[in-house]
Amino acid sequence: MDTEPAVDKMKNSFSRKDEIFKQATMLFKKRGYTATSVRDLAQESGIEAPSIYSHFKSKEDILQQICFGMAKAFMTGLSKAEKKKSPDDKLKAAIKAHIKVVTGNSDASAVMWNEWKNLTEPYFDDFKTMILDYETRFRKIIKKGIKAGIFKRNNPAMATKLLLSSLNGLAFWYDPGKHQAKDLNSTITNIFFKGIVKRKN
Amino acid sequence: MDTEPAVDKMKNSFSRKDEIFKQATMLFKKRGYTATSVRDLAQESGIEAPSIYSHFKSKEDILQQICFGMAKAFMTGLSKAEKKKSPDDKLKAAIKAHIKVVTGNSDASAVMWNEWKNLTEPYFDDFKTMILDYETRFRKIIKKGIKAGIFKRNNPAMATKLLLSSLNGLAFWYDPGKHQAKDLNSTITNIFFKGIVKRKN
DNA sequence: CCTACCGATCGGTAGG
DNA sequence: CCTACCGATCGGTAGG
Repeated sequence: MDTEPAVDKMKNSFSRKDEIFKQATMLFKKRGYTATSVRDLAQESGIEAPSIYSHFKSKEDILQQICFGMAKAFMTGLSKAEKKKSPDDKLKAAIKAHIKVVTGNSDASAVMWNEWKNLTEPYFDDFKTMILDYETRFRKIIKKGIKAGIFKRNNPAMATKLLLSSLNGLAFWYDPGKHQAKDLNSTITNIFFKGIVKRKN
Repeated sequence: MDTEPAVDKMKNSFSRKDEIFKQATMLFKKRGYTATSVRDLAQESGIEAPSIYSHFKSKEDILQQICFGMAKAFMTGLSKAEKKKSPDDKLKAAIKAHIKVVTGNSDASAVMWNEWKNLTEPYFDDFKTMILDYETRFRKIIKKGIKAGIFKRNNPAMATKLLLSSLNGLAFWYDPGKHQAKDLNSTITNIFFKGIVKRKN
């Protein structure tokens, strides 16, 4: 029997796909991509395993959507930040944008970071190119800041790695019920910009 | 025929186990623990799959040795650092010790960090307890530094997470042919203690 | 350290 | 979205 209106079927179909995607993101984070089976995804979504393939082409398809979806969000945020004038304003805006993406999708951020190595070609290379570009653009901001005399002469490559490690680590400890995005932003920016040691006056 | 002296057999036996352990560490880092099969380990070690079980009780046994071996090294380093008097000297020493362990075993550090979630009970809980203790002790140093008026009044929990994320990220980008442990130590300590922004005089 | 082998589970397909 | 099913591969054991 099929008494549901077409509009409800569409809505159900969308929410079912979203449900699978959400459960997959959570399971990939908790257990890892390889350790999560298609049967696990099905069980958490309340359907049988083969039904997953009505919504996604393959298990990797889901991982691809998580990884490239997040990468795109990070890229968009960085592009806006780069429009600021001074290197320090650019970096502040880039940090803020990055934090916004991570806190808005902490499970997906963690999965992207931990599981992108499971992507097969050509997705693996495409993704790698994107995150290398992201890092290069952060480094470029820091380099310009050094040249402008605003930032200290630290090794820009190391400074970039340290910053991005901290920012990405956020995905693993951020708790929406415990942390405010605003506090995170000010604390991270303050520590990275000015350090934790009190100045002697 | 068995013409080798006993001492050579022993030596070969030891180096074979070490070889498996080394290859496992590299493969677990590159592909992940779950995505690496016992047959993969055997192939890279130049033996057949069932022979792995002459040296290790199970695949997880190898992961356990990686995780707990590294955790012990981190713990030992921190205990020594805690003997310093002032909070800033303690933190400097703790950072230095952590960097030393990571740079000395970057593959194993990365595996520990990314794969410990694959440990089964009771190892999972034991390990979790250890790293929570490690973090708590770092946080305690920072808290004491704030109380002593040496460190700024940042959120100690956040400051600790930021520092440890940076330090653990090291395992993924450290390159022995490219970075000097000494430079890493001074750059990381400088940035975390004093920030990247130049002081205006 | 090897050959031979096992039950369980994997991602995915056929057909409705 | 389901039932029925498949070939491949998994971690691991028996026995030498």
